[in-house]
Amino acid sequence: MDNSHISIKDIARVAEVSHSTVSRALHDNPLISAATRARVQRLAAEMGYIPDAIARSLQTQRTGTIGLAVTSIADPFFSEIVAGIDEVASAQQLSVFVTSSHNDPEREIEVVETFHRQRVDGIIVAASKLGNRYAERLQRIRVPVVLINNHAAEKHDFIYSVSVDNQAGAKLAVQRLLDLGHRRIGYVGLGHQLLSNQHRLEGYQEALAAAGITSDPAWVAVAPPGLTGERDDVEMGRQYFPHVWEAGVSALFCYNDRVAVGALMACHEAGIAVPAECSVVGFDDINLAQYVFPSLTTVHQPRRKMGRLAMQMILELQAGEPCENQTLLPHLVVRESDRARER
Amino acid sequence: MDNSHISIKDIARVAEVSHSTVSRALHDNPLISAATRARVQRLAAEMGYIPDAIARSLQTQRTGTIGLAVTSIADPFFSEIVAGIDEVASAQQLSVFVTSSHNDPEREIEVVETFHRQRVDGIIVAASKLGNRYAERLQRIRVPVVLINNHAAEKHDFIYSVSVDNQAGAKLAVQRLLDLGHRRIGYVGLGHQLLSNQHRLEGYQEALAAAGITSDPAWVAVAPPGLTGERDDVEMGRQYFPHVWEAGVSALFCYNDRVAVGALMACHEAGIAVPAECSVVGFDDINLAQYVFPSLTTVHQPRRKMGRLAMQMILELQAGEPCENQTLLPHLVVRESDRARER
DNA sequence: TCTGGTCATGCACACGTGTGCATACGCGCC
DNA sequence: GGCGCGTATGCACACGTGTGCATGACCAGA
Repeated sequence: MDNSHISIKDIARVAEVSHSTVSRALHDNPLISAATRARVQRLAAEMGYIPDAIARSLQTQRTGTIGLAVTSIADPFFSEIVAGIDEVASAQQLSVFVTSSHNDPEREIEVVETFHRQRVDGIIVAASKLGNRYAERLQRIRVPVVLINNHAAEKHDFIYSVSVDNQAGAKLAVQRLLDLGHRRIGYVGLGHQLLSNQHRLEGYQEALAAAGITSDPAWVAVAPPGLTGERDDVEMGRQYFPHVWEAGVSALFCYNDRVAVGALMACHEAGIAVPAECSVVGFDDINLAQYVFPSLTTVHQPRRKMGRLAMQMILELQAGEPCENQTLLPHLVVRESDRARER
Repeated sequence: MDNSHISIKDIARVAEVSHSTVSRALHDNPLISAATRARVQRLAAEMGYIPDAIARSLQTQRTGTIGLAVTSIADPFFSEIVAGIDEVASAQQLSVFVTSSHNDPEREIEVVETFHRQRVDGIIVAASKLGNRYAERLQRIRVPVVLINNHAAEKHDFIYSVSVDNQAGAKLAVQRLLDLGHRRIGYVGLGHQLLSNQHRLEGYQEALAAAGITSDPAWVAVAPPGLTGERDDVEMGRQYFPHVWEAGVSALFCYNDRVAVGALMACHEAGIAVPAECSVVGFDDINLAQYVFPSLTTVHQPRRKMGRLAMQMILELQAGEPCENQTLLPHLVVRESDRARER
């Protein structure tokens, strides 16, 4: 039938009116008489008219698109966040460009530039090491920017953020172990520069201090920086667990669930029973946590909610409404990997 | 400095040339003298010019965007595919719209219409129940379409696909168990209408038949249709494992890894040792498979590769090159959940 | 019949970029 | 000096949609 996309001009020709009339009729503009409005709308439906978002964007200077940059698409941690964002974006008829930056600063700059070229109406960046290196570039786009679990030290007044309170989460985990009667509680962390690492360690230390326990440095193992990725995290937990175990801990708090899973594997290999001989608590509550054996007690991050919230903040900012940074409180999910200290 | 985006007109004003000259200079058009070309390019860089992809798209009728629909973004199975697509798309300077359809036909139509509105240059659909209901709509967009692991029965000549050979994969799994000496081998499947379910069951049956084993219907449990999702799959495996176990099997092949994990949980609860008393083999090789206990022997689907391949097919189709449907052969990953039959 | 007013529609331009065609300039040659 | 030619540039239009303003039609009231 139609060998290409049909435009309002095509409709105008058939309806024997001008394209302006068609445009107005399709927008229910009251200037147009009810009769022609109905006729045009019927014709548009019959001809299978689908508006050209490109042309509309050029005119209205709004694209109805959002740019979403994430360190790794394949990481299940982020995909929950993406799902949350997609959820509210779809409900608002917004399209989302998703791409991953691989934690590579150069790539991150490319991504931002691509978003700029595409004239997105908003940008969400999840867990990048975003520094002030290209804050200026972001500012140039003059578009709402929301960071999720931003780990950069510097804050800029035109950039908003949604994050989880890592310190409070760590305290929750350690407090749980204290409540179970544990006194010698270890921590296995990662060595990267992310603030989350630092905050969780601080939460661990403060919770111990608040309980009147002087923490032994030998209880804490932090892997050297450099490595990153799913496999690496698990491997780190596996490798560094023995260090703290030899220091005589009866319970362990890990930077994240993957490190905890690594610790569980190390326990299994060494014949240490979990939770009978050693309790293990993780952080994040990734899906994996409920399927490993024993299933992992962990601090739940409301990832989907964070995604939704970030997207909602973009909408508010677009509407010119005032907006505040959000810090969410995580909660504890108790499963099978922790138990009261015996005797 | 600049309170808005700067255009080639702005550059033209400063350089005291026409916007056409700027446009040509930036494209290294030989019509422009070397002197002005250099001057314009320097100016563009200084002023921080970033071309407007929207305006360019309107003119060139190419957007440089791809629409990607996936049943569930949060599902780690798909996120690997998305990562593969993103990998080659980014390398080609293409932007990808990602959205999820939740296996809802109505939502799928919305998604396709949105892609049409955005005038994407290609569409990739991962694992939808895509029927001929909107094949016509797809055709109207007149854009390359590639389906990944398409489970719909009908094929259309203008729609291409990348998929894994489910039957061959199932045979691989069952053959492995046969090689280990097992004779009574069960299957736990799902009840949805997807072809993959049917094909894996057929592969299972054919492998048994080829080994001269008359399969007992009691060895096969297929959950009723209706449910879907990550949790449900695991729950199905957990619930239906006892059925086949009571039929006296010594080994089990599962529709996918999640079902297999459910079976592992059921074994653990019932005190059945894996793999000593019962071998379990899954399908997909999701990340979870390597972290459960015991780690799962399974059929690996090259998900990232499938994503890359699909995107490359889009590129070839855009270039007008001929293109063939791809069927990939999966391979077996042996871990700890299977063992030779005792005695 | 003329005037003033309301209502429906079209004209023309805008958004930012790309491009066919005309044009202006410079230069060499007869 | 005029002609022809090649080179560099600008004009004008196109892409599809939205919108301010002018215009035309129609009608009521004086």
